[in-house]
Amino acid sequence: MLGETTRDRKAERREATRQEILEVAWSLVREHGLAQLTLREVATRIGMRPPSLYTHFASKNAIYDAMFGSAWLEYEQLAARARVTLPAHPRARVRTMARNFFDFSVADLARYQLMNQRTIPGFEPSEHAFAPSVRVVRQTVELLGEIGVTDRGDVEILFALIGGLVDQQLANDPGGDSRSRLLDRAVTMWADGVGLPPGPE
Amino acid sequence: MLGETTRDRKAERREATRQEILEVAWSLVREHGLAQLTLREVATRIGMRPPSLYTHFASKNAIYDAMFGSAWLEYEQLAARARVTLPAHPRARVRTMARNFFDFSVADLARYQLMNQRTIPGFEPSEHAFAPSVRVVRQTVELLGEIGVTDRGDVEILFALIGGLVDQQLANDPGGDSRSRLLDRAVTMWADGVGLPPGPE
DNA sequence: GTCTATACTGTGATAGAC
DNA sequence: GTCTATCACAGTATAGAC
Repeated sequence: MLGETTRDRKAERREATRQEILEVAWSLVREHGLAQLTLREVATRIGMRPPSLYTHFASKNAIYDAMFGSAWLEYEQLAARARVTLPAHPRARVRTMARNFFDFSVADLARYQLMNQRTIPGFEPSEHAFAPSVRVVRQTVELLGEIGVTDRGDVEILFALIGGLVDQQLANDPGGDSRSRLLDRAVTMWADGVGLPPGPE
Repeated sequence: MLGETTRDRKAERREATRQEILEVAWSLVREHGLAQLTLREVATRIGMRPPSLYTHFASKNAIYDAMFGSAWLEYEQLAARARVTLPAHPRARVRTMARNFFDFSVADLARYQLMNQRTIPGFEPSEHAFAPSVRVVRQTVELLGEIGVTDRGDVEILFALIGGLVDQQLANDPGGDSRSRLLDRAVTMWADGVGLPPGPE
C-alpha cells in the first residue's frame, strides 16, 4: 500500500520531467528549426546537465520519436472532434477535411516537417509512435468511403494534392496564404474528377 | 603566351579536381543519403586530407550548392531537349511534361531532396545556383501559357499535384511505381478542371 | 597555388562516482 | 537519478611545408 503510493509518486514525477523535456524541445524546435535541436540546449534550459537527459530518453531520436507520436495524436484528436460536425454533403465534407489538415499543417512548420517529411537524418518513427498516423489515414479513407470514394488511387491523388499545396505554402510563402486560397479550387477539381455530385454552394 | 598556356593548364587541372570532388560527393550521397555526406569521406575517397577540400570549396554547403546548381542544370537541359518533340495537343503536352519531371525526380532520391526539399539544415542555395531552377519554372509557365493556361493559381495547383505524387512515391514506395500509375489520371483531372479541350486519346 | 599538420568548437553518447 | 569526466566524430580555421 505504502509501497504503491511511493511508486506512483515517483512515476508521476518521472512523467512530469519527461513532459517538461518534450515541451522545451518543442519550443526550441519552433525557435531554431527542427534539425537544429541540441541536447545541450534542452538540458541547460531545463536546468540539467546534458547526460542526465539519457535517464529519460534513450537517444536524441527517441525525443523526436515521442514528439512525432504526440503531434499525430494531437491531429488525430482534432480530426475526431471535427468529425462530429462534419458536413453530410460530399463536397462540403471533403473541403472541410482538407481545410482542417491544411490549416493544422501550415500552423507549425517544424511540426509538419517532423510529421510528414523525412528531414531528420537517420530518424525513423517507431511503430508505436506511428500508430496514430495509421489510424488517421484509416479514418480518413473511411470517411471518404462514406461519400462514395472507394478507389484508393483517388484517395492518394487527394492526399498528394493537399500535401503538395502545404509543401508549397511552407517552402515559398511561409506565414502567407497564397496556397490556402487555392485549396478550395483544387479540391473542387478533384471532386469533379472523381465524380462527386454537385451540390448547394 | 607561355604564361597563358600555363594558366590554362592549371585552370583545367583545378576544374578537373572540382569535378572529381563533385562526382565523389554524388556517389556518397546516393550511397548513404543526402544529409550523411561528410567531408572526411569525400577527401579520403579522393586521396586528399579533409582540410584540402577547402582549397576548392569554401565550405560543405558550397559543395551542396554546386550540386544543387548542376542538378537543376541537368533537368533544364533535359526539358530543353524534350521541348522540341513536345506534343502540340494541350493534354498530351501536359502529360508529357508531367511525366518528364516525375521520372527525373523519382530516379534519384538524394537529387530530388536536394533540388526540391529543404532537407539540409542551414543550406540555402545561392542566387547563382538557383538560376536554372528559375529558368525552368519560367519556361514551364510559358509552355503552359501556349496551350491556354494563363491563371497562375492553376499552374501552382499542377505543380503541387505532381510534386505531391513524387513525394508520396519516394516516401512510401521508393523504387516502386504505385504513384507513377496515378500520374496520368491526376493530370487528366487537372486538365478537366482548367478546361483544356478534350482530344484524341 | 596546393596540400598537410594541427587544433578548436560543438555534437551525441557512454562510464562510473556520488 | 543526477553528476563529472570523457570519448568519438563532425565542420572548420590557420600556419606552414612543398
